[in-house]
Amino acid sequence: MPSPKKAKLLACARHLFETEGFHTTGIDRILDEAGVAKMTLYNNFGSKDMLIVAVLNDASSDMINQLQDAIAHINDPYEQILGVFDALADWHSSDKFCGCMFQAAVAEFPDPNSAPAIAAREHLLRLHTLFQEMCQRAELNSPEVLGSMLSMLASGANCTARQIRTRVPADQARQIAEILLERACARPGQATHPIAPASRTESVF
Amino acid sequence: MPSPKKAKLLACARHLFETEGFHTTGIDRILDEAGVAKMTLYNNFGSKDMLIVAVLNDASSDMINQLQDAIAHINDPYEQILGVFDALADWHSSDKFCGCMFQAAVAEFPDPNSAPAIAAREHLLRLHTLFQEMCQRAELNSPEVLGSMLSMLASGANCTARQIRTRVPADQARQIAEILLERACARPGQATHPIAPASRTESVF
DNA sequence: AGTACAATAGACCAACCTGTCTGTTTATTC
DNA sequence: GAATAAACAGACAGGTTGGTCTATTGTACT
Repeated sequence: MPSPKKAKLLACARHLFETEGFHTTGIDRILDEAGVAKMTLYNNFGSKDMLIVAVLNDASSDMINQLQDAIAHINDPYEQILGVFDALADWHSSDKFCGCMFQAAVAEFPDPNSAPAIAAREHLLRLHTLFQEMCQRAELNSPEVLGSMLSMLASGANCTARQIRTRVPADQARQIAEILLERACARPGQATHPIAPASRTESVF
Repeated sequence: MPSPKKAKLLACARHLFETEGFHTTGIDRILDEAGVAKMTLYNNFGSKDMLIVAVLNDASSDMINQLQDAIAHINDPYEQILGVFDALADWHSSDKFCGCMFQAAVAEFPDPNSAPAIAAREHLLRLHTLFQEMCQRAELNSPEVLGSMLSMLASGANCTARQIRTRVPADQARQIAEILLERACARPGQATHPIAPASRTESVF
């Protein structure tokens, strides 16, 4: 039974932090936007930093859920990986997108021991393992390395998309991912992926 | 004839902004560190924002110069591109590295019209065109697209390296770049790059 | 009706911020 | 030695910050 005030506070804080940054949005801005008294904030969250942590955790589970929903209908684990980049492209081109909040958090909180920095790192780690697990399910070679590469690709796409808010970065990341996946299952001694090259779009090169 | 005080101010500000962020470091911190009076800051730079812009521009030309120095001794334009990722790896593993300041700037200044945000974007654009020019010199296919992909890779490596400060992200980015380059010059009708596959390290896949 | 709890508004605090102003010292140049 | 300019220390202003405290209001349960 989450208090409705608490939920509204969380939603407003999240929106403001996303669009205007963590340090530049003051407590009072959030309070005004949410139509909530200052004490309910401090009773529910304790401090601004803990509110930020709550927002990050909330956004993290949201994002992971959305990603998993987006690929839930895909059976082929190989295609699931590419589906993640499609979901990223959708996100980047939606008008509510204004950059990855977790990248912003690690930039705004350089002290790696600060609570917001820790929360943001945890999310990025979650994404990282998500990619690695998908690579394992797809029975690809070197799933750890491949997972790292894919999550790095996603970071790069997020980073670039903050500037040019189109599908382009994520689409290009998808193309690169496709090439990597192709390589990771075309090893001598291992059969090519059942429905592999045929259904794939051709690289620009 | 740059005033020595101005130079020291710039250097100290840059160091503090890099390690502690733009919003969290106050004017007085910089003044103390540089051993300089407040008025010399405002006489030389006008405002904190303009100081930030000066720092970003200073760091940008430094970084571009270092990159070009790092690849100056390389004749093969194909290898030059890979050399950029080697330089990135060196940077990321040096103990002074604490994340890409330009990525931090675009995160800390969400308003795209703010002077610091503009300065940071200009740097990222400079890197982007640098990659594209190298692709053109290497006479690779689709140099624009390839250049975008490479700069996105570099962004991803920068982003990931902020968390784990090792060569690993840049090395992985280099491996991916190698694969892309290989594809971009192995087109029917065009000869494979003269010293291509032999001298390259083998992919993990 | 009465009690307990949640949320309210708003005053208040100390610390910090960027930026300005003043008067003094230092160094350079004529 | 006089004059010009740069740099100095430090007080000061005006505003904002995160956070605390109090006293009041509304609401639900028994």
